[in-house]
Amino acid sequence: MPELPEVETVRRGLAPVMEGARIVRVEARRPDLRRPLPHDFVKRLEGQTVTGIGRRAKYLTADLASGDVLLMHLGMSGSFRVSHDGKGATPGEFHHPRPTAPAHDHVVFHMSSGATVTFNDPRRFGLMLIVPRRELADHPLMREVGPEPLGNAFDANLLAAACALKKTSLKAALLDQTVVAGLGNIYVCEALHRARLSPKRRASTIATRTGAPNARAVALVEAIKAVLNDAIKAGGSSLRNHRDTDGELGYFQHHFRVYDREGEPCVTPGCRGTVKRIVQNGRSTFFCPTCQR
DNA sequence: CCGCGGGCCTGAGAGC
DNA sequence: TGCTCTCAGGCCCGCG
Repeated sequence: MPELPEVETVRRGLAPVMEGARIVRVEARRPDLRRPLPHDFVKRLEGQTVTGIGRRAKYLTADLASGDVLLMHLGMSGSFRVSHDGKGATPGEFHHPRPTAPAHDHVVFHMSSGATVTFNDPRRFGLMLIVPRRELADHPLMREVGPEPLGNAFDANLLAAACALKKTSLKAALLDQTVVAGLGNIYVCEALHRARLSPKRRASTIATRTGAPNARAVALVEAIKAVLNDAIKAGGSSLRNHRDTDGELGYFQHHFRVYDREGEPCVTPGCRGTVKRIVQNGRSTFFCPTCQR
């Protein structure tokens, strides 16, 4: 489910309750996620202080005092729930866990702060693993990941260079995590619409023969950054709601301009077009054929 | 290198 | 109401 903005929102929700706190106890209720939890998962986490919560692409990272990093991915349906004393983490429950936990609560972290952080993932496409900090960048899951779209290094030069060699559609190129990290089906559709570029266009057409960026590349980078920042802002506002109460982290409502709006009028000012749905690489693409060229 | 199909899983929604 | 079918925001593999 989650793309970069959702994962970043989750990071911001977890940081206040996990950073600086110690993991007192871990429940690995359902170890068979996308890949099985490591055999020493609980042992390597219990007693560890979390020194920081980070994000790389769609991955969350929890830095541990031991030098390990807990690497987490939400897959399609993963979310975190944070609860404080009194809900889900009462002293009584600490010693006698509810026999009937909510469905799909696969991993539970009991923090020294009194907070309980629960990972819920119905489809179990999510994943958790533990990697020594110094091996993280070279880990197979991280090694090929491209630039962070909100980082300063990500600009039209970089995107054009990455797309210049590609023979795919622009849509497929943006979904390719080695080209740019963290975009998924929704935000690719949204960014292309903002940039008024057709998802069917060849990726290499945002670069000149020499691989230098053209005006399309500039517009696209601008659109990507804008749509992600807007979405993070919307997620951030939804975060405020669960400061004091229980919070669901992993999904927030956001208004999309084209995604899932098939047949509805295009919202581009002055455009009289209608949003269309097509299938590219087996996935839905929503775009306006009138203003996206 | 590329697109495609299939697979991993469960749940929501549409249609009958 | 309940059944069946399709589809879903991610990612990986093997095939041609």
